[in-house]
Amino acid sequence: MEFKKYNHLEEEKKISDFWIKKGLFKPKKTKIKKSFSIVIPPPNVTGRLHMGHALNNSLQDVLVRFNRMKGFETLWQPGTDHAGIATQAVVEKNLEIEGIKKNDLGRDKFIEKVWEWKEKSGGIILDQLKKLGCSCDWSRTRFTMDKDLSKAVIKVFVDLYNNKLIYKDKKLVNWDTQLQTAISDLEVVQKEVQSQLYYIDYQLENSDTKITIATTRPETMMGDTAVAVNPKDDRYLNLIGKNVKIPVVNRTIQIIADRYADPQQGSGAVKITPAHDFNDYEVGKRNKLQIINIFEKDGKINKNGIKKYVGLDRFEARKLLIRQLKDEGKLVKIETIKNKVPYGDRSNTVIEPLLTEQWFVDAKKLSKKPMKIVNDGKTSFFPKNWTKTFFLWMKNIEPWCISRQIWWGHRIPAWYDNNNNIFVAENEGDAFNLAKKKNKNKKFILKQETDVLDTWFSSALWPFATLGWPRKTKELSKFYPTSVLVTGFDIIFFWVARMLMMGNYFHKNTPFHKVYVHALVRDEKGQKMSKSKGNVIDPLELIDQYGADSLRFTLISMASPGRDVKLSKDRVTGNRNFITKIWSANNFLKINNCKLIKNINIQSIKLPINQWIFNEFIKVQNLVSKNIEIFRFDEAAKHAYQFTWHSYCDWYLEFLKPIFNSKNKAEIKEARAFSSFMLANILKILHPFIPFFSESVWSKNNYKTFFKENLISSSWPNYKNLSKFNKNQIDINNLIELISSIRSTKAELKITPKLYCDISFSEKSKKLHKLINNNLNLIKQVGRINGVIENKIDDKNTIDILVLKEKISLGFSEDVNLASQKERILSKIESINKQIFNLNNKLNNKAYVKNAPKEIVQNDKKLTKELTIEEEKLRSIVASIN
RNA sequence: GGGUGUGUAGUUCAGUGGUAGAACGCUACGUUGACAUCGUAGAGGUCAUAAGUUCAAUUCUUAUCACACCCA
Repeated sequence: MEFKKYNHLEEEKKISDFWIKKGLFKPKKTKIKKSFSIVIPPPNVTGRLHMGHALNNSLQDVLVRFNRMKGFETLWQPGTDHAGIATQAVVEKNLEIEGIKKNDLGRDKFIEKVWEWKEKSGGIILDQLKKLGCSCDWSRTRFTMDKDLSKAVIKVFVDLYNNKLIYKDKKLVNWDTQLQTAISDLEVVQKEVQSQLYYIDYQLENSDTKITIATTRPETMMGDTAVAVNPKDDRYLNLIGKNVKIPVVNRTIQIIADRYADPQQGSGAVKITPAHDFNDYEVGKRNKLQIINIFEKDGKINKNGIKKYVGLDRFEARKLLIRQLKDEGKLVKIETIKNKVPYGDRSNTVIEPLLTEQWFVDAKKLSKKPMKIVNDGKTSFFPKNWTKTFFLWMKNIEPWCISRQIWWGHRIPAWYDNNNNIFVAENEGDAFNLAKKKNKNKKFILKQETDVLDTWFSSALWPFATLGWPRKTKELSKFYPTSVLVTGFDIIFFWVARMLMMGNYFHKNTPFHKVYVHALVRDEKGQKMSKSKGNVIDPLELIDQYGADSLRFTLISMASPGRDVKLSKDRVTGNRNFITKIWSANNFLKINNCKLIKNINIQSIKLPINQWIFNEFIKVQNLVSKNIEIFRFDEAAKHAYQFTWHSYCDWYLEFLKPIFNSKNKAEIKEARAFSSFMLANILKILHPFIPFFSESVWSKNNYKTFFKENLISSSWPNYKNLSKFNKNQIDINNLIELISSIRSTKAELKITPKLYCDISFSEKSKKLHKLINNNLNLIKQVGRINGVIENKIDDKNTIDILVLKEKISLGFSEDVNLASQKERILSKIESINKQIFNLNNKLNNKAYVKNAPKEIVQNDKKLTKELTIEEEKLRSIVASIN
């Protein structure tokens, strides 16, 4: 019979539509009345599915599907975030193509355009997640700019402000000159680059003495307000308090003593530019220095700079300044060094520290409770070493700059009156009332703050804002705190820590009990995937080519804790083959008329092979459950794979063939029903990993009529081991060993597997004798044996083999070269000898016998005995060859 | 500079205080009515290096080396 191939493209689409149409991803009230919930790490609306998403969401889907089948009322809350800077950039770019400029449109019109874009293209990544098989409750999809969520954001802002946890301050912040907005320190990446270190002479006033300072940023000389030396540096003690002239700039500044100057670095003297360096800013504060800002917001020199440089870009100014220093003989030397330069993670331009007024969250205060929560184990990290990383950051946390000078985002709910008094309120009306009080009877005009909030500010509220907070919703009481958060380590600070801050501030409960941190997906050589390297593997391409199930299974089975996933197409191919294997096993069942029948009674199963597969299945069912529960997705997938392919397909189905070929109707009936029953259970344990395929086969086989449910809603298998099956379980294992031995003997003797042989008994082998006679038909077919001859025939074509430590003989009808076997046995003897030797050494060691646990010593003694007998028997076999 | 992680078969990775495992790859044989996207059999490892703890170390401790990442 010819079978159709499994068509993943067709089936995945069909199954996906079916699940969604039937609402099977929605939480369903269950008997056990417990719930399980996960909030998705919201992807950017501008995002497109990459491997990181694929891994992250495959793992979440495993947990969600597993727990749903376990009977928990399960919610996987989906959604996207508005990605302020990225989205604004995309829309701006699109408008530019049409020849429209953002500023010409104005704020409100521009925001309208962004919404238009969002409605059109903002859902792409969610559709891609559907393709991956994610069983989120899509009817609950949220967006960080939704009305509900915006309300939550405003409320949080106002509450924190009123409790002095949000404040406005003039501070040095990380300024992106291209995007023209402040960014938080987390959004700055320090890049190691080659730089020039310029040594420049500063001339002392009224003296011939010069002091040489070194800098990588000579243009900031225009903002210098001091030169610092270390108070312990003997070289400069007499210069402290003296004045120097900044070359070219020709402004006079003082030499001060400050511990920041490192005598070991360069000349030991350092120029201080408080407006343009975080360290210098601190020095400036300590020494009450003047602060001179020389940059415009776009990084061009402002009127505080040298006249002829005003309006020039900072890097252009640097070039010209160096030329001038050289001309004036002030440039001592130039060194090429490696140093770290701050870049904006969005714009990839050099970040400037700039003195501006911004809004800050007092992260230090908010960090206290999360640290306690994690310390007490109310939220715990897996793998647990991430706890350390978490604490390291939390302990050294800095104020979080939350204001952004862009348009797309949550506009800060603060209003200013004519005198710049600040009124923070949930709406303009409230702000007006506050202002009225403050201004008594005077007239005033209110203007709203133009800044918007950092996108992560709203993401920090995700676990409760998506469930309806600040309203008291059913969902909130049922699904908050969420069960587990699945995320990559790269956003522990950005997101996880901040959710813990907000969650623990606004609720009695922490936002999630567990945080599972997974690794990065890299290419097969372990390189980070990046567009510039051209080594990006597109998950959607793989899904098209191999199916979502193959991709998922690959990612999941490679997700070992603490290790990056090195993805290669070969892996995906291998797992696609696994799916094909199950497909063809299913075809085998069809050929043999295997169907599920009602009233299957496991207790009354009689066939040893059925008893065997049942007890083997229980082992796997438990292993898969346990490993998913402890986040060992790799191990869970491995056990499921191993069992399905090697236990079920390789041995079980092979052992069924003699039964199907027989005329024993009762046995055939049982085999048909039970093989289907086992396949259904295999589909169950594989469902979290390969949901489409498993559901597809489930439906094609009409398993719903037996289990009363679609696979996705069926119950996770929880069978108990039947000890009355144990005897047959051992027997089957022994048969497997016997058949394997016969096969390998044939292979080693270079006998074609086609050739059947006879079994005879060369010693009193009780165990084997019984086993063989009881399963003669099976051994004949699976082991390719003619039959059993009770007494050993002495023949030059008869060879003895050792199975289960007993000797039997295989007799062939053709001439075979037994000599080839002799060498093999001899080498086997040698290795046994070595083992015996080592064991004897151990057992002769009195300290060992005294100190080692009794069982270990006993076991060694037993092993020695067994090995000795085995060796003897092997020697007798060797002796008989010739 | 500080921190974290990793180093086990050709490759990617599990694992364990007492006989070292899988997948893929490789080799040989094989189309026997589920499956060549396959089957059967097989080869392949001083568990990075060194010292220590221990009756016993691939596993625990320390140091070293290599690689990766994070923070400054």
